Amino acid sequence: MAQSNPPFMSGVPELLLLRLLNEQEMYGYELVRSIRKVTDEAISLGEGVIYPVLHSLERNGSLKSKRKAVSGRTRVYYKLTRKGRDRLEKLRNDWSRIQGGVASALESGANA
Amino acid sequence: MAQSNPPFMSGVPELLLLRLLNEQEMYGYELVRSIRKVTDEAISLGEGVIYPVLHSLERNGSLKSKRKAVSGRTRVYYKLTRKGRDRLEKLRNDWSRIQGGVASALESGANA
DNA sequence: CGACAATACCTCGAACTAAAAGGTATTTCA
DNA sequence: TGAAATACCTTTTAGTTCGAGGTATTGTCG
Repeated sequence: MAQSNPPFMSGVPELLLLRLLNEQEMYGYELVRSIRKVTDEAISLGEGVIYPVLHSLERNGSLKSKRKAVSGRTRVYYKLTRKGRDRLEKLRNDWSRIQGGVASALESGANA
Repeated sequence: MAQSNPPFMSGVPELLLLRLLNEQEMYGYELVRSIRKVTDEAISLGEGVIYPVLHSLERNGSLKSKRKAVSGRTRVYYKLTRKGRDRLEKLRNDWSRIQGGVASALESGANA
């Protein structure tokens, strides 16, 4: 019945989002620019990635949102829930694990 | 016309394979176990991942294969071509870039 | 004032990866 | 003899991410 686990490398956008929102509440458009900035331009996620992840995170209870009107424009601010903090912790560990695995694979042996 | 770049986090299986085959030629079944080992069990890729990647790598000229019969069983040994070494270098850089980006995102700010 | 860039939200479709499960055949070993 | 290990492979499914588009408002510059 071929039920698949999520690809082992995935969840980095989610991790970054949660990481930033754990520090302070932000809105989608802001997060797009923020991610580029805090990753030193190494990672650039478009709105087509950010918004869907934000919505799915809210649906599963990791985020709570609050609309705010700022000078005519509507912003949707997100903040972490308890569940979101747990999720962040889990993703952080997953990442550190695979990061370590790759590092160890790349370092081992003689690097000619 | 929505032509997508590969997902920015992908290519790790490929990276690991190339890394190992750069050190010495190996066959598919061997690589499955080897990856588990050199990543300290952090990453475990099944045959359903390994073989297709191997084939696609060979198709695009990054690998060359050679069948060898060992005590009745047929093994297909792979080794890197010049193009494969270039590809390895590229993937290594990509990885280091995004790895650094994530690290910098996770470290920044006050970790309460 | 008129136009264009920037802000801010959103969704849909395509592309791609990787996962799992299954399939074949041989050999080793209890 | 019969199960487990070796060794190859493919197909189906699931999941993520990507790009491109679409709406509406505000700010800016000529």
